[in-house]
Amino acid sequence: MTENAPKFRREPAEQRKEALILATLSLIAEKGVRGATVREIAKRAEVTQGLIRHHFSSKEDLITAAYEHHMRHMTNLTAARSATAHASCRLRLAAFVEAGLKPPVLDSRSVSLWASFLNKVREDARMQAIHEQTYHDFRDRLEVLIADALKEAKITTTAQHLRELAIACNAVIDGLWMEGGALPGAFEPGELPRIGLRSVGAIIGVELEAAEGQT
Amino acid sequence: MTENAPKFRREPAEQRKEALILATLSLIAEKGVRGATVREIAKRAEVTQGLIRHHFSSKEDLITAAYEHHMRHMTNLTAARSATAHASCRLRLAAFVEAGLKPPVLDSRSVSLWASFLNKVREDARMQAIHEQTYHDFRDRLEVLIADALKEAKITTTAQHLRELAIACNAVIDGLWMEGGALPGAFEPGELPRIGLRSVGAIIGVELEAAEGQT
DNA sequence: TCAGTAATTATGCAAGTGTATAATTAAACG
DNA sequence: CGTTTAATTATACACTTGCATAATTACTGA
Repeated sequence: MTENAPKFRREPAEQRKEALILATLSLIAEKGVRGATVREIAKRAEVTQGLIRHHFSSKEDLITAAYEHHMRHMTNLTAARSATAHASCRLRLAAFVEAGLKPPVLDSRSVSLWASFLNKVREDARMQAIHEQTYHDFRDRLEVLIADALKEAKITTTAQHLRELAIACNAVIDGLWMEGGALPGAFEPGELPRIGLRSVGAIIGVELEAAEGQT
Repeated sequence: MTENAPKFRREPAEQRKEALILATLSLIAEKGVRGATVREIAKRAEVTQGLIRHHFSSKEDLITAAYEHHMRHMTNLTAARSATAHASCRLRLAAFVEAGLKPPVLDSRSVSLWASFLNKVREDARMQAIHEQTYHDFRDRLEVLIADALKEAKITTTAQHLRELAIACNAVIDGLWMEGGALPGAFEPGELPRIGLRSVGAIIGVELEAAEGQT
């Protein structure tokens, strides 16, 4: 008879874990947290639901892991662009701001994903820790870029003032990112990066221009 | 025997509806959308769950009504402060910015409430309409205040530029509001309003100071 | 005072939820 | 090739969910 057609494939734990995390993220982005049930996640990852419990001690665990994965991904995506060599510190900062306000970082799905997670932040302590950490990580990178740009422009400042500038610029980026993601179509293409650059520039007192060579 | 102790009280429809909406909002703020089940809502409103279906055609209907109620409330709360007579347009704008970054508008519960709703915005068309409307309503009020402040400072501008200023300032306020609500304790008291005023001032090119006479 | 009516309760159900547990089975190893 | 082990499936259970339906009950107006 027809015999050894293997009924499933065994994957290394880390690989399967990531597959489950990715399935979770895409599902939350599509249907919200409510739509991300263990059964749906399993179906999307093409496994049976029991496997989730085998790799994660609970669904909450999977959600937490997915959150961490997503936030890390977003920060990396934004920072990567500014890490590529630029002529000046000013351009590096500009690239950072721009990257955060264009796809793939600025994306309707990412925003609703982020909003979905935010609810759980107040309930779960681990979620709160991740949130706090990723927020500060992002803001600290921004602060370094701002400090460099100011030094380059020969503007002196205090630590306290620098902190406030970082908070403000972070808020601009976050706010524009959110609105752009929550209301796609309400802004013309290229409008948000342009506004972001002008605003951040105005706040820190250094005129910023688009970092050329990016699509 | 002990007789006519009425087993429940009949309330006018509008009043009971609002009571149910308020119960829903407080519940979502506390436990997230997930925790806002019909049974819990009914318990908090001190009625039985069947009543919800009697006043709202579905739970989705109740959620939508609660969203509209909340957003309207937030916008009014922010705008109210700037509507009270101020010496100058600059002060009116300052009061608007400040009000959005202090309690009761800036509040951990409000932020998570807002985040909870945001997920539903992509699924439900009515939710999306409400979101769009409240966003533009808020931004339009801001734009008027900015326009007045600029005129007062004898700064001329174009409609396009004015639009972009409003978007930027809105983003600053939203961003700071979000971060302050999501990370209570990460900012010193009074820090966010101060940063908000400086940033909005820097963006539009008009120095703003705290509108005195507010607690 | 006494029906009439709409608000409210009481009860139940079908579907979906996360999770536990035992039975399979693919792969690694000697 | 046979054994072992962990990945994976299969099945079931207890619980919650939103919703429907029928039975009560407080209020109103003639």
